[in-house]
Amino acid sequence: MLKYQHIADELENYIEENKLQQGDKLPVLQELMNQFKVSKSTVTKALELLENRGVVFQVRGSGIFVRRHKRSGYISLISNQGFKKMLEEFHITSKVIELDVRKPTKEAALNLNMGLDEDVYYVKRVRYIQGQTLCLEESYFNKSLIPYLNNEIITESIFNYITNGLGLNIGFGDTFLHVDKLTAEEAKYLELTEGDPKLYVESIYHLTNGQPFDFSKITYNYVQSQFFVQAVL
Amino acid sequence: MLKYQHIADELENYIEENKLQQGDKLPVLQELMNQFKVSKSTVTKALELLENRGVVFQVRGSGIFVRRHKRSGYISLISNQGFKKMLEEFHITSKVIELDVRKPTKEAALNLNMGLDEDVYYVKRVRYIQGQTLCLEESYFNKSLIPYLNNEIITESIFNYITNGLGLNIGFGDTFLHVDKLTAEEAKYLELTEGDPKLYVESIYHLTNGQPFDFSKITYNYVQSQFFVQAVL
DNA sequence: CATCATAATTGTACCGGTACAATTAATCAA
DNA sequence: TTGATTAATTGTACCGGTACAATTATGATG
Repeated sequence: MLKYQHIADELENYIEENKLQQGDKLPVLQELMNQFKVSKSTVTKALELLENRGVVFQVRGSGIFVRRHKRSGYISLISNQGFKKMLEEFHITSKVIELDVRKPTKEAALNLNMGLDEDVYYVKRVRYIQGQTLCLEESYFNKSLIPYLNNEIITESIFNYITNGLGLNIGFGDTFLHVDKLTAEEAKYLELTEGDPKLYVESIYHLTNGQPFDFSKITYNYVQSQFFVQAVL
Repeated sequence: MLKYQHIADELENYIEENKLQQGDKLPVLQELMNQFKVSKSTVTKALELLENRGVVFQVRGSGIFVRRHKRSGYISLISNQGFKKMLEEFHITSKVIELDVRKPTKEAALNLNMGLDEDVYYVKRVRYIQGQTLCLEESYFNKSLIPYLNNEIITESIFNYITNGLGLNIGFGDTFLHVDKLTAEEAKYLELTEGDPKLYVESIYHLTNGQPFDFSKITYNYVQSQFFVQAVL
């Protein structure tokens, strides 16, 4: 684990464990340098990361302060870390409806940058939060990059498997979303009524070398889902 | 203007003007250093910024590549820069419905971290995109920070006025969103039907010193609005 | 001509430093 | 006590450097 990532995680835990509130001050840069025995630039990099995650903000001449608005129950649209924490914090379970190897749709092939004759793993599942349906999720994984998947891996954490099991490096993701009305089929899965609102999210995740490996389409139950993002100004 | 910001903007323009496609390679770090006559860390910082904006991705040992999926018409949820570009690129106009000084609601006071007896500027307006209604927007500005507003400033760019006119430094924003059904009143403004889907977005913008100055609630017309965000992994 | 080892390229982590801007604390005058 | 001035604190921009990991190019080998 990289030093600056480790420091960022430590600080985030520190904030959480000590239940620091918005505006509370963290130790100054110099002190953090001493504490972690690293150079200034390493601490700075850790703090930049926390700024992008929306955890702290820094004020020149004043200090480092806690941000975290802590509207609990909100799902972070920008960090997969956040999603993983959600899974733990709340009772999010999932049921796999379909799992097989197949040829990609034109749309999937385009987004995964692969040929129509190549193979993908197709996964369709429903996620539940505290007994209620949270979302309906369809994913396409490039099989030449993710050669094997099974029910257990999916139920645990696919991203964790890709990183630790396969030794691949996940780099970045593009997420597109819009609002629409539920189709009859979607409504059935989400236990809602046709025409009800939905949040539809498409995500394309890439390895650090830029190769897309996962194209996912998620339809959220509007009753159960609240999101947040950080504005970069 | 800071060097690294300038370099980031230059590179973004370069990509746009030369119509570089996804995967196209940019000059290597060393070359950018020579070209802009700055140190490595400055170029690196500029590239980090572009990575967070979702414009490029970097591959160790290989180079710097263009990302930009360019699904045109999508509004960036994370960068106000992006919103400003939208205003220019498309024909986004707005009509001010209300503009006055008043006391904040409890909700606004809480989010703006101010007393119920202090003053806010309240702005209610509808935005149009290519003739269609895009959204209904209610904003509260802390009057002790933004002492004066008028119709012209609002129609132009408030953020630009705050930065250049008032000399304040905008730092960061928190954005919360969920999906719901339109109320009768909202439907009237958006020229839709009660019960139709809406994307509801709350944003709180802060100065660099952490003080919130703007609390805005936006209700989007689901037909006209598509969004994207970058996942930070 | 394919394969494998090796070298060159290229970005990232991390160090340590100077200058400076914004804030806060200390000092002093009225 | 107040208000202005000065000094100390604290984070940010920018420089230049070393080491290294991942990729790509090279060249030797069969």
